[in-house]
Amino acid sequence: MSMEESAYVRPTFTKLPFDKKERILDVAIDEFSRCGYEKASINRMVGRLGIAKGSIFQYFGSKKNLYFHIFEHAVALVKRSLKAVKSGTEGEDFFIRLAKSLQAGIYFIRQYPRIYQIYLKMLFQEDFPFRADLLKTIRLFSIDYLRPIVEEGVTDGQLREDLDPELAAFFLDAVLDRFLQAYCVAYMDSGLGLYQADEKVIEERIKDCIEMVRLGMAAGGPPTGDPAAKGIEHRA
Amino acid sequence: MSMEESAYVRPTFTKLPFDKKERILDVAIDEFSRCGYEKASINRMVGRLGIAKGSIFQYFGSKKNLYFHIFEHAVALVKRSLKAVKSGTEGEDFFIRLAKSLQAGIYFIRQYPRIYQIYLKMLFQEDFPFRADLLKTIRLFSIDYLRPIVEEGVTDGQLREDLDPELAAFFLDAVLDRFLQAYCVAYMDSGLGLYQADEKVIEERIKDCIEMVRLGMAAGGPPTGDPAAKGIEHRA
DNA sequence: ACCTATTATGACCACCTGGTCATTTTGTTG
DNA sequence: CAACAAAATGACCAGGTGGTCATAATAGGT
Repeated sequence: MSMEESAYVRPTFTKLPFDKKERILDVAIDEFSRCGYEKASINRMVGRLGIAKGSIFQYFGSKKNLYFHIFEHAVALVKRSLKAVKSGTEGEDFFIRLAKSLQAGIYFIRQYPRIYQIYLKMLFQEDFPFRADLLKTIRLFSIDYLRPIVEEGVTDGQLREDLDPELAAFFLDAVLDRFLQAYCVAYMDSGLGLYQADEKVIEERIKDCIEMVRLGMAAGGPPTGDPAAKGIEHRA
Repeated sequence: MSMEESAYVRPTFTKLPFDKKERILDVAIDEFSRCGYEKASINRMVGRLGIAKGSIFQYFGSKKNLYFHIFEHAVALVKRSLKAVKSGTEGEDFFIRLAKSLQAGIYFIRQYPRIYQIYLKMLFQEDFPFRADLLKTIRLFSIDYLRPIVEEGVTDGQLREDLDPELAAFFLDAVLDRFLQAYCVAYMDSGLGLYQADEKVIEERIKDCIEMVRLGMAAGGPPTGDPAAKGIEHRA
């Protein structure tokens, strides 16, 4: 998982001792995750690092390149995580796959909180010109990941066969995304207690949420599942 | 709907001719909606307005006050819109209310696109210190609006009675919010064609989305609704 | 016409930004 | 140690920011 061959780093950086590289990237990621692209300050970075400003430009050439390099790194991490979940749940029930995907999202954020922050910052800061390309990259993940799973679910008969995969993927993306946001943005937690909640709470809420996706909100006995011995009079 | 008695404007501004006030607020809203708070430039505003920079500070005292004033204005608009929809759909079926609420959101964005942009910008720019308060204000709308509607839906028997109102409100907020974002952020449109779609498409998609909320995704005949003469074998 | 109170002005301030580059320091050979 | 190459440095640059304030223009009253 080396980042050496990136197009955005100069050889000078590559040849640096591992610890120093780690430290520099760590500080840079921290800065970008706190401030987004535009407000991130190279001066602040070198201040914290205790190195000269010129060095950063020797390593990366520009602020943009530094950002791109980190983005590249983040993309690799996300890709790996998604691939693991997808192959790790192959053949399982659709809704279980869904729950595990969401859980994997939580794990990822716990492991790389600042990477996720960078993503959030980028979402709605339409300042910098190359934002469009980066977001397109990210959004493809969601589609490429969810749609095939939905289609398998339809094929295997777990989902209603008249389901529009596009719509379903959009719908799921909305719910999952918001769940993750609620977990770490605080203002998105509409009183549900998801914000930085511990394992147990998250697990419970994931179950509830998926159940709502499964059965919907309408009254009337669920078509399948728990023993529900009431309210069958809706079909004469 | 006058904004005169705001705590963030100085009398000098209040006494200005109406047209000039309008123009100033218009340019300021435009700037904030494009750039967010931090990157918005007073210099650029006065440049476009053709007035001296000092005037802005004479009118509002500071950039923060100008922003607050506009925020206050936006809040009033949203409040009015929500109140109208809520009272205008009183007593109607839950899912129809939901559809109309979403439609109202689309209308609002069409009417005040820049106000919505300001909201989006604020969501994930945790730069400025007073952001927390503003977001709390906004998020209360969603809860205060959706939860009572859900509770009425349960009371009236349109929603399953074991529904957790908190969770349901969260769930709905997620879907509705994302729908609106997809309508005007482009990257949020996961291939659904919602981005800046016209009346017809939006209407259709709203219907589809609400239907998914209503019945869920699981296979098995819908508990109520269309004549579905197949797949009843799930209950022995 | 004159005085006064209000409003408009833009040069100016301190501070910050990403980026440059001549110079110095360090590392590596012979 | 000398000689050369590679890397680190930080003063410096042009351009931007929010904010200030002495001064100029204007309006209203008598």
